[in-house]
Amino acid sequence: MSKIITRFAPSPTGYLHIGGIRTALINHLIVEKNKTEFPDSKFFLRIEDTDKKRSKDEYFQSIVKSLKWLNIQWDGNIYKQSENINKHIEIANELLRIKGAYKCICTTEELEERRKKNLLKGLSLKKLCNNCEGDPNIQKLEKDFCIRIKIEKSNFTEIDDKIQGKIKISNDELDNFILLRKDGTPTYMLSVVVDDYLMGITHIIRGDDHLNNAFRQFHLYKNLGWIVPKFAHIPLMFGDDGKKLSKRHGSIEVLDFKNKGYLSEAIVNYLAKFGSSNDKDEVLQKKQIIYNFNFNSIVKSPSRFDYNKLNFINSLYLNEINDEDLLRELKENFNLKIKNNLVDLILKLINLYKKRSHNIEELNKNIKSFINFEIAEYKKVSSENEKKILNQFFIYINNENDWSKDKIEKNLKEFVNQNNIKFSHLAEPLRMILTGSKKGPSLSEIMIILEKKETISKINKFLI
RNA sequence: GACCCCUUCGUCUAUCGGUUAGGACACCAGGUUUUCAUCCUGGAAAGACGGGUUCGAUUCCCGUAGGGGUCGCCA
Repeated sequence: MSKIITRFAPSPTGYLHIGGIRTALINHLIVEKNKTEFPDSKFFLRIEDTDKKRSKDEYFQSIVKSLKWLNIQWDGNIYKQSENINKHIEIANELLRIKGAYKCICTTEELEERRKKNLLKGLSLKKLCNNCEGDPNIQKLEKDFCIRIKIEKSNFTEIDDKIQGKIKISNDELDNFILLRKDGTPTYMLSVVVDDYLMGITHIIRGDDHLNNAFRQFHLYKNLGWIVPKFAHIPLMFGDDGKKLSKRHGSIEVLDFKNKGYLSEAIVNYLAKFGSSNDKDEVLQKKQIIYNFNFNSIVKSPSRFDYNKLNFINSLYLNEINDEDLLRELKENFNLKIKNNLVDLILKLINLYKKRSHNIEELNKNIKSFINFEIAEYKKVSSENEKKILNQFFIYINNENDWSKDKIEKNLKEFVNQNNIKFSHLAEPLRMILTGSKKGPSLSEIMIILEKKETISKINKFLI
């Protein structure tokens, strides 16, 4: 082992989603782990912004913000692929010079034609340009050509992927992919390899969808006489229905999770466990996650995103956050507006409700429904029996001056016993008018928080 | 269609030829809380299919099926 240099290289053509950030996390973790032994290991962030039409600044911002939110810190400055285009072009020409590439004048239409023909005949759709390479006249051209890579035909290419294992394919499966377009701009395939080389990347860790590219890029390294880096292709993440992650699975963009009130640490924890057998423990500190990271524990098959599990993890973390921090979060990011005289009450509610909320959005909903509950509206739909019970309870509790937890509980119990009703017959309507929901914290806890005055007042509002 | 990858409870996974196939989430039941939740205890729940190899296969091999990825002068 020696130092490890990795990169996360998203293109800013869409918001960063949860599957993408998993890739970033893995890149980050392997480097963090390696840093303990080799401090000059690095994790770089490179933005692949060569497709100017589709690249947008807001997507770039989303990438940066997402990484920062999850505390996936990269080393050094952010690289932008577009800034290095001249170097890419230079390498393409160099490749031409050393006969690792050739000029091609096939038009898109011609290629499309051949592709169709081959498809009908059941032939390979690769290596559609067959004649240009051997044509001296074409190779002498000064303009109006694109540059394609030369790949030796009858042979095999083998890659020893850190996750996928050894994979061998026939070179017939490889096309003479384009390095430099007719307009002189470099393609992704060229830019990636050149940048990775220049940045000294030792491990290319990325999504499974790039596995096929690895074989092609392999030859670019070879033709240039560069050392081929190690590859690790991570299986893709699917939605809960086993289909490719998309909008219809709900929140899949990283920042959606932030907006819903999932916690950074919980997401990292979930992602670290996702599709891997790293650790038997469910709840992991970042230190443990780093320490335990291992390519071997990443499962080769794609796995599904599971909100149940995320919710479970997130509620554990949520419960650990102190009430003041949560209040600030609710006010700043969840549009919770409260009057100053209610701050103490809200803090107590947060304490009560954070235990039973999966995320901050849910906590917010609970608190808002508590505050905004319209007792008068509920009165319209409540049953006569509920009114009768609450009326009796009002009379029963109105003169009570001992508002301690023990006494409240004793009173609640005695009341139902005296009236010979089930506890839930009192609990549900009472909790409803006190909290705005039939389900929620225990009655005695709420009554203590509300104190006698507010408790009586709410019941009274319902009765009059 | 071609090439490559994958396939254990509903979901995420353990098992590196011999296990009552284990755990976690979710679910269900019981207990605690005369209340929702937590918590505790328990339960149901899996080797895609078919062939080999072997004393023995979830594990190794082959095939079939299913799923996924890739096949651009996009990245």
